[in-house]
Amino acid sequence: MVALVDCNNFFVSCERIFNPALEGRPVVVLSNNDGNAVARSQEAKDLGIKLGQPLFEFQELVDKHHITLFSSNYTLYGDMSNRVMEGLRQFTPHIEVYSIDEAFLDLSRMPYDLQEYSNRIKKTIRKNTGIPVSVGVAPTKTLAKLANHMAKKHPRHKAKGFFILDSGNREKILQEFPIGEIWGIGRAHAERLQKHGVQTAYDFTQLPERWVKEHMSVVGLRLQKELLGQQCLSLALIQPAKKGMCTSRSFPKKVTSLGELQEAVSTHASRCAEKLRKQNSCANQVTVFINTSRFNEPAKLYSNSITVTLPTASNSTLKVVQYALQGLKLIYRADYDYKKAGVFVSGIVPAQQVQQDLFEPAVNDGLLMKTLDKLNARFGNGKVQLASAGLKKEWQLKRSLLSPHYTTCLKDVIKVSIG
DNA sequence: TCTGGGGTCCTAGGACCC
DNA sequence: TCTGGGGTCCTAGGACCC
Repeated sequence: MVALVDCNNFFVSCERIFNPALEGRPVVVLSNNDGNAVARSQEAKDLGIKLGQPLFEFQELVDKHHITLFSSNYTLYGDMSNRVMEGLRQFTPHIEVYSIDEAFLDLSRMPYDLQEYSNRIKKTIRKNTGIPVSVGVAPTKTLAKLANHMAKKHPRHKAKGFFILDSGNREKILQEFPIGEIWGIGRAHAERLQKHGVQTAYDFTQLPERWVKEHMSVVGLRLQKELLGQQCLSLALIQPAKKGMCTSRSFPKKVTSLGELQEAVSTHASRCAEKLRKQNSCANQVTVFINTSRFNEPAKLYSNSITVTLPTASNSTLKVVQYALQGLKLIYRADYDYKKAGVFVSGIVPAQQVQQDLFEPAVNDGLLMKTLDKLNARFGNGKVQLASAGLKKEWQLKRSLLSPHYTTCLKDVIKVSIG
């Protein structure tokens, strides 16, 4: 059996731990640049605020119902996530951290009563971290996702916060489960399936394999088998190395000048190089991309990217920035209002396996980069940077509603006064 | 006026190999 | 009318996830 443990309204729950007065009140966490809703408390969901909805669309509700808003505080959420995952590892080392707020646990060797075990996971995580979680247990990952959905949403089960799906109740649950809610069925497939008369997960399991293969490739076939209780997706117990890494940000205002774009690209490229060093790897390619707002009228749309291949794979900030800026010059067009810039590194190889150039001497700024990383770790991210990353950074994120870094910064630690 | 930031996998088609 | 039989690698685009 597989368990999926998923944090409830994760970002909102993180904020509430350090601000308990928000318990029972509507709370929304916004995306970067305070653009749209990325997490909502149950009370905010009940007011009709949708996931991904832009703030300007529900500002009226905010004023009327005194909804508390937060900018995203990923430093806090990342740290709280680590605490939750560490807590889960106490139950079993066989765990796949699937996203910032959920993990699959392999329970195949667990002799315990699953009801009791799920309940204990839920209670322990809540007690030790303050985060409420839901637990879904089933024979496959896809069914565990479904079981988790039941644990969170189903009127009869959500009070318990866990749900066990097995051969005894599987078919009945599939018959009541809407096709579009299945993990792996997105909007496009849901629409096509509904047109084909498929309304529930059960209907989907009854489709001929030929049809599924033709319209949904092997991905659909796997999904079908998983729903029937046959494991096709294994747990990734070891994190596979990333194939590419991206750093990108939208601008809070329109950016037109090459100078400002260069600052942003230099900043993002530096961050990519840091990420490469952190996992001890190097990249062979650097891609830089810029685009205008996708909501612009067609005449004002522009989006372009370019991939530069490095002579030798590198994780040096100097190199990654240099090639990213070279690329930027080639795709920059004046007369556009840019909304976003980003850098993507790919062709990733372990740092020990970099193929050196036969004729060029190897650049060795490893010590410099190590020093840079140490300084930034000690004095704060971005304390030491390249001049090209700019000092004013007027293009930088808007985060006017940011909560303190309660768990990762000494000056932000909560003060308690007694008496 | 205002709309996020990351990732993965699969397929088809083209270029190329012997 | 008929035009071999295998392969690999790369890319773009589409679908999905959180």
